[in-house]
Amino acid sequence: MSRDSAIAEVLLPLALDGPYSYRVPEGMALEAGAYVAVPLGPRQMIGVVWALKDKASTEKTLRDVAHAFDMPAMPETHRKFIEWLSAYYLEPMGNVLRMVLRSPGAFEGPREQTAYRATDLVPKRMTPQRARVLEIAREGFAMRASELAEAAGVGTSVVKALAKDGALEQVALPALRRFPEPDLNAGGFTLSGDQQQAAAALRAVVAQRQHKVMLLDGVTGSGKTEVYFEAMAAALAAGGQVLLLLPEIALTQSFLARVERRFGSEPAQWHSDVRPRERERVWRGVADGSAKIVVGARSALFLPWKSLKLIVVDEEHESAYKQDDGVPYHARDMAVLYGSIGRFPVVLSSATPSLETLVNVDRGRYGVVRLKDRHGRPELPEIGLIDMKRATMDPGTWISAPLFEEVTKTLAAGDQALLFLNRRGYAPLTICRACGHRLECPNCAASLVEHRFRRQLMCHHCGHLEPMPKACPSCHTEGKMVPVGPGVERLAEEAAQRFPEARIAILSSDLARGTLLRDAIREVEEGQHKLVIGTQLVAKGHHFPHLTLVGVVDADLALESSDPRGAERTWALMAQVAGRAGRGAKPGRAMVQTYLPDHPLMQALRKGDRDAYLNQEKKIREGAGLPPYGRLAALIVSGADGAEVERFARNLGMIAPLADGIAVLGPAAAPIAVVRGRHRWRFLLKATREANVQAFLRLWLKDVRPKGSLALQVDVDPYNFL
DNA sequence: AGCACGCCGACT
DNA sequence: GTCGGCGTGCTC
Repeated sequence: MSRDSAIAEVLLPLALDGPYSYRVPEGMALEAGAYVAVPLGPRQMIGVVWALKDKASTEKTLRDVAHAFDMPAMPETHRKFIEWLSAYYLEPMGNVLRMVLRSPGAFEGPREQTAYRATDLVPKRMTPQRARVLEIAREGFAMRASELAEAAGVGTSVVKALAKDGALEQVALPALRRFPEPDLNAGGFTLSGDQQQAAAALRAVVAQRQHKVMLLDGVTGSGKTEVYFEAMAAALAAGGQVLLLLPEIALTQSFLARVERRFGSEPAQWHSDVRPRERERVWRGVADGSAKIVVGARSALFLPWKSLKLIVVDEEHESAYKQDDGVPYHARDMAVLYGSIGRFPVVLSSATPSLETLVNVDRGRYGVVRLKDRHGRPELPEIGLIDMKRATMDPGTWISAPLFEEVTKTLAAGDQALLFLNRRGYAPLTICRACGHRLECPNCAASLVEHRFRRQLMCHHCGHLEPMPKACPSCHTEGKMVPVGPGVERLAEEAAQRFPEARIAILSSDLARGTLLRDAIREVEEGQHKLVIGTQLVAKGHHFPHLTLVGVVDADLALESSDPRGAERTWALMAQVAGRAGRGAKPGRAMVQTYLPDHPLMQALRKGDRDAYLNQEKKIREGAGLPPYGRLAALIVSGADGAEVERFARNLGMIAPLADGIAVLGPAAAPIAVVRGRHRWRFLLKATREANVQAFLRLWLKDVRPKGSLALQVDVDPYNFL
C-alpha cells in the first residue's frame, strides 16, 4: 500500500504561504489533515498534513515526518476554512493555522495520570508521615502522588512505599474530564407564542442541513436567547456540534448559567481567561467531537471542529468581533464563511443589527425572524432630546438644567437614574493655562487622560502611565494645569455636588474587572445606588430593574469621529443604553444631550423610528459607495522614523495599479499619526462590490518588501479608522 | 516563531 | 584587538 516515495505536504504554523514537503517514513499511516511533528532546521514543529502526494513540491532532498499524533485528523472543511480566510485577508496560511494550534498542551499526548486512593489495609509499619498521608487519602478523592505528598508535607517516596505495602492503591485518572452529553429537554423555559414561531422557523432552517444565514432581530427583552437555544437543540439533536459566539465582555457567569439551565450541563467555554489545562481539554473535545456545545469569544471559530452544524453569533453588530491585532479578521463574517463551506446554518442575533446584515436581508441573501417585546413594550423607551446649543452651562459642568431636573424628579420618586458618558477617566485633555502646553503621551500622538482616582495620567492607546505633574513640563509654572472636558470621574464629581443626597456608583472598565466590578454591578442591580455613572460597559447586557431614567451626557461623540460607521455605532449604543431604562415594573425614559438635535439620527431616536434612521443611513452609505454598498480595505505603513514611513508610503502610492472599480485614496498620515512610538501612514481602498480587492492588493504588493523597522499591514474590511 | 549569520560599539 | 548588539533571512 504505502509507496516508499510518499510525500506529505505539511502546513506549519509560520508566516509561510504554503506547506513544506516531507517524506513519509515506512510504516507510517497518514491522511490529509493529520497532525504531525516534523523537523524544521534544528528543531521540531507541529503541523498539519495538507495533502499527500508522490512527488515533492521542491527539488531538495526531503526530511522525514518525525511523528504522527494519535488524534482525529483536521476535517477538510476546517482546512478549507483556513485557506479561504487566508486568501480573503491576504494573510499567510501558516499564520492562520497558528490560530488553530494555539493550545500548547493539546499535543502532549493523553496524559493519563496515576492517582492513589486509600484501601482498608493497614501498612506493616506506621510512621507519623505515613499516618498523615493516609489521613488525607482517606478523606477525599484519589490524588496524584505529588499532590498527596505535598498535602501531607512529605516526599513522594512515602506515598510510593504505602502503595507497595497495599495501604494505597493505584487508580487511573481519566486524562481529561469528559464533556457531559447535553440534555436537550433539560430547559424549563416556557416560550411565548411569538418565540415559539421564531423557534420553529429556525428549527426548520436547521433541519434543511444547508447553508443559510438567519437574522434573529428583536429588542432586549424579546427573548432571543431562548429562541436560538431551540435552534441549537435542533442542531444537537441531529448529532452536530454547536458554537455560540459572544463578544468577550458578554461571556459572563450568569450567561453560562442560562446555557447550563437549558442544556442540563455546563457548556465548554473558550475565551482569554480559560486556563491552559482547560483549553487543552476543550481543544481535544472539539477535535474528537465530544464537546457538543462551545460558548466562546471570536477565537473559538478556529477550534478544530469535527462536525460543526450551527454557529450562533449573538450581538452580531458588535465591533468587538473585529480583531485588530494579529490576523485582522471579523468573526461574524468568518462564521458566515464557515457555514457556507461546511454547509450549515448561521444565526445572527441582535437588538440593533448591523447595516451589513440588514442589507443582506433586503437583498434576500439572509432570512429574518423578528421578535417583539414579550411584555408589549415599545422598541425604545421615550427619548427626549436636549439641545445643548441652547443650554447655558456653567464652566466645568455637563449636566444641563433639563437633565438635572429629570434626575432630581427620578431620585425624589425613589427610582434609579443612570448618567451615561462614553469616556473613561477624569478629563480627556489637560492643558497649562500659562503657556497652552498640552499633556501628551511620549509614545503616541494623543493626549494623556487624567485618571484622578488613580492619581495618574494614562494613554488610552498604549497604556503609558505617568504621575500628574505639579508644574507644567513646558513652562514650569506651578498650579496652572487644568483639565479640559469631562470623563466619567469628573461627571461623578459634578453629580456628587449637585445630588449630594444620592448614593453614587461609577461603572467603568477601570474598576479592575473581576470581583470589584462584579460587586459594583450587583449592587446597582439590587438598587443600592440611586445614581449610576457609567461608560459603555453599562449598556451591554446588564439588567437594572430599578432604573427608570437614562441621561446621555454627550451623544455626539461617535457621530463626530471620522469613522464611517459612526452613525451606526451611535444608534446601537443609544438604543442599548436607553433600553436600560424601564426594564422593571415602571416605564423608563431617556434624555439625550446633543449639539446636533436636527441630525436625522437624533430625530429618528426621538421618534423611536429605527426604519427612518436605517433608510437615511442606507442612502448615505449608498451615495458614498461605503459598505455594504461598496468595499473598503486599508493599507497601513508604520515605522520608527516618520520621514522614512512617509517616503515609503508615497513610493508605494506611485506603483499602485489601476483597476476598474477600485480607487486608492492616500497616502495620508493616520488620524493618530504615532502609536507606541510608531509613525503611521495609510491608504484607503474604496471598491465596488464586484471588484476583486484581494487580487488588486496581491498585484500591488507582490514585490513590496518593507525594510528595517518599516511594516505594512493590510486590513480588509477595516472597522478601526485610527 | 527560533536560530544563525553578519556588520558596528565598549571591554578583559 | 575581541564580545555582543539585534537586523535579515531561512527553515521542506
